[in-house]
Amino acid sequence: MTLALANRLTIGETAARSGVRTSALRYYESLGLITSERTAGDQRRYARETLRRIAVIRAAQLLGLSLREIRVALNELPEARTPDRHDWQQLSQSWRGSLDQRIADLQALRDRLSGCIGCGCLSLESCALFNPADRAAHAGAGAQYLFAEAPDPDEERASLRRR
Amino acid sequence: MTLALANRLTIGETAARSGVRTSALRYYESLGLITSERTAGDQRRYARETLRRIAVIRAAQLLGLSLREIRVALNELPEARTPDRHDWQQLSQSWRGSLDQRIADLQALRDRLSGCIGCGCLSLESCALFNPADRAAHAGAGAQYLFAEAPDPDEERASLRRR
DNA sequence: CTGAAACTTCAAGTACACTTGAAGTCAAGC
DNA sequence: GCTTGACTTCAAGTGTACTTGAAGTTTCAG
Repeated sequence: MTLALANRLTIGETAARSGVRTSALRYYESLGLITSERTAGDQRRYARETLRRIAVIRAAQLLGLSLREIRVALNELPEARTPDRHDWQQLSQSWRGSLDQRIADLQALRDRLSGCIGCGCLSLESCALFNPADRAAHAGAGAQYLFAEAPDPDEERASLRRR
Repeated sequence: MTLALANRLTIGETAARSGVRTSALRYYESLGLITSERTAGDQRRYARETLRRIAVIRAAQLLGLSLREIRVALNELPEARTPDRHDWQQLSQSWRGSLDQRIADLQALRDRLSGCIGCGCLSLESCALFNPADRAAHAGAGAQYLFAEAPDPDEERASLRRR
């Protein structure tokens, strides 16, 4: 594996260094998440900086963001110039919020789970998990009524979920 | 919406009370995640207990488990009898572990992100994120080299990812 | 008993994030 | 200058988790 023009990486080199397969890199490029220059023979050459961009993409995926959402976020980076430290900081700071939120959600779920372990909620309505207010979980319907029966004896129309 | 035989819920009632669409309930049933009895006219009737089961399924999805994994976990519940409190406790306890793990992973990611905000790692190798040991992230390739360049000047074969 | 809402099955469609394969072109070490 | 590995495009396939639609049946309030 030879280095192409200094600071220009082939797709194979980029894949090896980022841990992302070439097919995925082409896919990301087709979605506009990354860009490349082309050689005379139409082969891709990535700037070294693209490695950072790919790392950010993978990190954001770990946060649960879709590629579409990630693209939107990346598009807020200045297009005219190479993003500098401040730009990346803004990006990571904005994701920090949703990360905190997800952590809080999971901790709440964990606490409900833990609470349930001792509460005998199998058949009673005193269980903390019985709380209908919990239904505003972040992803779709979420874990409403975890380990509990339905909240309202009857007529319960369950607002239509929306993804 | 009328109640069928006491303690037997129609698919519509079950959907309303669980917040899961009827199509999803049929899908879950096709995968063996839930079961139903049938009326003379071949309509499904779910036991009330199924509501708990559905809640557990949604909670487990929130934990990031696939339906396949959830089915495996649910299959460890006793089939002969209605699962009792102890059974559910075991299940929730086993998931508690992976929940803790996920929270820890996300917190680590958040901390790396936070650390990066102030470190100027855009071009240097002193950044905490530069640590190749980070590569053992939990989902696939993960956020290796977050905000950092590649670790080894050359030859870096990046073990093939496996989902 | 009737009519409308709720149910049935089955096939196909959707969205996401990629991967695979075919058929052909490019780059570079010898 | 040739051969081989890396690259190119494009279409189709994969797996997960459902949803949608068509065509027909059941249930139950009135």
